[in-house]
This record gives sequence, structure tokens and C-alpha cells, in this order.
Amino acid sequence: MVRAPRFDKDGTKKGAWSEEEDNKLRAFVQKYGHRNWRQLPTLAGLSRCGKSCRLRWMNYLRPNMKRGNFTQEEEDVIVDLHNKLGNKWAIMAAKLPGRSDNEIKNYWHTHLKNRIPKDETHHHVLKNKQIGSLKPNPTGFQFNLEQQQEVAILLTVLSSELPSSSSTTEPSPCWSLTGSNHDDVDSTKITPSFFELAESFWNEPFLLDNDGIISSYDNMLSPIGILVISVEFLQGVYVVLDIEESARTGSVDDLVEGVGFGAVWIGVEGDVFGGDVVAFG
DNA sequence: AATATCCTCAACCGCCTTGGT
DNA sequence: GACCAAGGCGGTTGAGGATAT
Repeated sequence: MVRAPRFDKDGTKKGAWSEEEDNKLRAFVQKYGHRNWRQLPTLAGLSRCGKSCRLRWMNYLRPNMKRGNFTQEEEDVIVDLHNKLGNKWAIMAAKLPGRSDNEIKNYWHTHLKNRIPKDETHHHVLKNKQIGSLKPNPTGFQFNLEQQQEVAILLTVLSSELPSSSSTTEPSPCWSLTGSNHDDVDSTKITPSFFELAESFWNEPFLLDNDGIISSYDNMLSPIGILVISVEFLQGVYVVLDIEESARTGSVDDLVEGVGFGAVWIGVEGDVFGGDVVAFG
């Protein structure tokens, strides 16, 4: 079921990986990491392109990768997330430890796609909950419809994190999208369920402080920092996640995979962060 | 048993985003 | 702002196993 090994005219090997190649790649990455996939194959003694090495590592050789059938629980997660997100395989993979985006994508197409009636897939949550409630906000910033939809998707997905993720540590369960001025926001009333938050999101005024963060409850930020993730499909909307210390030493992938969502802030692009990943000390 | 068709999934490809200059 | 290199993502391909005829 694997493509036969072959060589490009430039000598790059393609097709199925041999055990020897796997061993070389595994040993190299475990010893030196993978800061530069382009250079890695040369340094590791592999006749592969960097992309091929990355793919092999991410989909097959990474530690703790699961092999074999998906559990019912995993299936449920995939179906649920596909309902909310559509074909966002990488995000789904972040929620399913040990599964790669490629694996989830394949499994969806081969096992799950035909089980779901078409009108039940993709964005139904938005139709029910979000559209049509937008009001102008004091900052004058306007999200377009597509941005509203994408933010709503994200909020909906994140909402599913709350109950289980709060069990590991004591993250600050603060949702800070209320108030027109950050001096007069009552921090005691910002613990609605995420669905309540999502529901009211477009009715609430934004609060932009000097940093461009909607809320600036600095005292609520975890002492270990803040991870700011640029979500490209939001086209200018940033989500700020409060992260756990244990996750901070890992890669962004590890963070997303292991994160317990303590708090979420939403900001807008422009003169806001100027970068995708920002750590506050 | 032989052949055709379908199914699965590892790997590839092209495009997009990001970061550096 | 333009350009380039690199990484990441989602769609597609194709070899080989499974099943049907």
C-alpha cells in the first residue's frame, strides 16, 4: 500500500521509507532535534528532502504515536470537531494525542464522511447561535461576516475544553470580554460558560487598551506567561491563551496538544501584537 | 483460480503563511 | 514593501491489500 521507492533526477529519494531510513531519522531527531528540516537530511545522512523527513517524523516516528484503529471516543471527537470546524485536520490532531492530521484526514474520508448527513456538517452551530447579533462596538472596529463566523467557530471549539481541562491545575477560569473600559470591569462577573460567552460575544463592546488586548487584567495572567497564537483563518483576529507552566517548555505543537485553557483573550490585528507568538514574562 | 473493482492510507504536491533580510 | 527560504496545511495520488464477480 506504499509507493515504491524511487529517485528523482537530483538524487532525492521518494516513496516508501525503509527501516534503515526510519532509524536514521529517529536517531538524529532524538539527538539533535529538528530546527531545520531542509538541512536535516544531509546532516542525518538521508537522501530525502526536508519535507519528506518532516512528514515521516510527524506522521509516523514521533514518540507516543498511536497505531491502529480509532476508539469510539476518538471518532466522536473527530465528528464533533468536523461539525464545528470543517476540514481543519491540524487543529483536530492537536485535540487527539498520538494522532496526526494526515491520519485523521484519512480516517474521516474512509470511515466517517459517509456516516454524517450532509446538512449536519460544517458550521451548523453558527447558524443557530451567532449570526445576526452583531452590534457596533465603541472602538469602531467591525468584523466582517466571515470573521464573525470564524471567531464563533473557534469559541465554540474552545468551549468544549473547559470542563475537562480545568482538572489538571488551577488555571484562572476568567473570560474577559465584557466592559467598555478596563478600569470599570468587574472581574468577579467574568466567569460565564464558554457558550454564554460565545452567545454574547458579538453583543459585547470591545475593550482595547494600549497593548491592543481586549482586556488587560494583568493580574489574571498566569505568572508563567501568555501564548499568543495567530489563527490564520481568522484573518486578523488573535486568540490569546493562558498556558500552563508544564507546557511552556515544549514546542507550540506540544502546547496546543497539552494546553489547559485557562483564559482566552481576543484581540485585533494591526498595531496590536506585531507577531504571532508573544510570551509575556 | 483469474480478473476486475473497491478500499485504504502513506506519501507527495502545491499553495499559503511566517520570519528574516 | 519586496523578496526569499522554510515550515505547515489540506487536497490528491497511487500501490497494494481486500472483496466481488
